Amino acid sequence: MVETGDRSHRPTRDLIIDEAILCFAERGYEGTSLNDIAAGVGIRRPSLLHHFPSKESLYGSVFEQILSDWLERVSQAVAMDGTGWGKVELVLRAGFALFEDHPDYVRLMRREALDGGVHLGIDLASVLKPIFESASGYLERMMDEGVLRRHDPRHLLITGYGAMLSYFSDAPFITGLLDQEALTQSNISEHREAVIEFFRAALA
Amino acid sequence: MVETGDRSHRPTRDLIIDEAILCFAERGYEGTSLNDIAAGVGIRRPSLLHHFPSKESLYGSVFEQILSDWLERVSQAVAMDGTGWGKVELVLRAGFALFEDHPDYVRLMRREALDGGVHLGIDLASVLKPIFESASGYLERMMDEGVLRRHDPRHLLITGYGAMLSYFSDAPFITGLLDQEALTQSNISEHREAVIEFFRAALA
DNA sequence: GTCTATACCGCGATAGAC
DNA sequence: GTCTATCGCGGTATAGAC
Repeated sequence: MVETGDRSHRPTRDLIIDEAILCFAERGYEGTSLNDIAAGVGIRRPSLLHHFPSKESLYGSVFEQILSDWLERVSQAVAMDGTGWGKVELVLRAGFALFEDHPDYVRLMRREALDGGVHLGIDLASVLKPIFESASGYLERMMDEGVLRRHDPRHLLITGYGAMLSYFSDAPFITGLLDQEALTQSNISEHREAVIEFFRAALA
Repeated sequence: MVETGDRSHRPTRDLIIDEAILCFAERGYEGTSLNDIAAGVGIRRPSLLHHFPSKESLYGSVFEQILSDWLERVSQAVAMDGTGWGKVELVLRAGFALFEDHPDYVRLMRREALDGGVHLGIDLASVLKPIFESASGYLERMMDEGVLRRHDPRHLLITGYGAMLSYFSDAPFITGLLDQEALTQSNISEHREAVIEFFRAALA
């Protein structure tokens, strides 16, 4: 059996996944050793391999966890009320909120996009494609109705995805450019409003 | 001595750097072994270490090479004629041309931004900061003059940087999203025009 | 300048005791 | 579920022959 529900210590398997997310996001797949992860949890490497048969399987479980969190938030955001620019703004804000809560997710996704899914059994693009297509279709309808200014919806989505993710994924670099910590609440907020204002100017 | 200038085979040192750029861009610092690079050049690992004392020093030389190429192109682009939106468009097009010529540079830079410069002696942000500040100052003047629409110039630059780099750095992922090879000349061109049109709508 | 040979270390993974 | 011990592999780096 699992927990009796008494105290705050979660199952070891979950602790391993949490620590793995941190390590993989910080140093990448190749840069992370199972020793690093095990040490973060406070166990030895063989004990970790009792819960996950291999490094690859742990990496896969990490992405299962992240994608399920991610898709839940996305479907919430898509289900919100609104039309035209108002809805686009809601989705942008929901995206920023998700990234602000989990900057490590963003770095992991970016690393995976860079690597092209070499370490992962699944193909990230094929998982996210339905969302991409449905968002593209929505934008297209809004543009047809004249509610949003005309752009190529697919390239618009890719542009927006790049603009939003980069601030979080490249946070160490951007901290250096701005001369102040990128991931403070106030700086994230400042960037969020700037991006939204920029998109509003182009779309509304 | 070096070459007598007879044939097309460049110095071994340069061949090593070229191959290292390919490998580091494709698989990252940790994911690349000196064996991989040496094999690509057609020599053995110890022979490679005759030219560069360590993996880190080779990595550093790779970035020296890239940054000097990069800065040369940037200064050319900045020196071009034009004012207001016309100049911004020229710089955007110069950026796309550079990235199209060297998609590997983009992936390397992105990896380095993600890692936060752990493997590099120099700080990437501090090298690029003067450019960032001067571009920011230029945009601000244009906005003051009413030639460009008002936005926060620094966040605008970060947004643009993210939007432009991501298409190239995440090419494997975007290929999956679009269901067609991202880095063909025609697809790059399509994305370039979409991004420029989007920025024009927001700025001009 | 390139090679072979080798030293040394950390990695992922397995076996078996507790 | 966690541990110690061990294996085999591949990594960076060095020494010395050609």
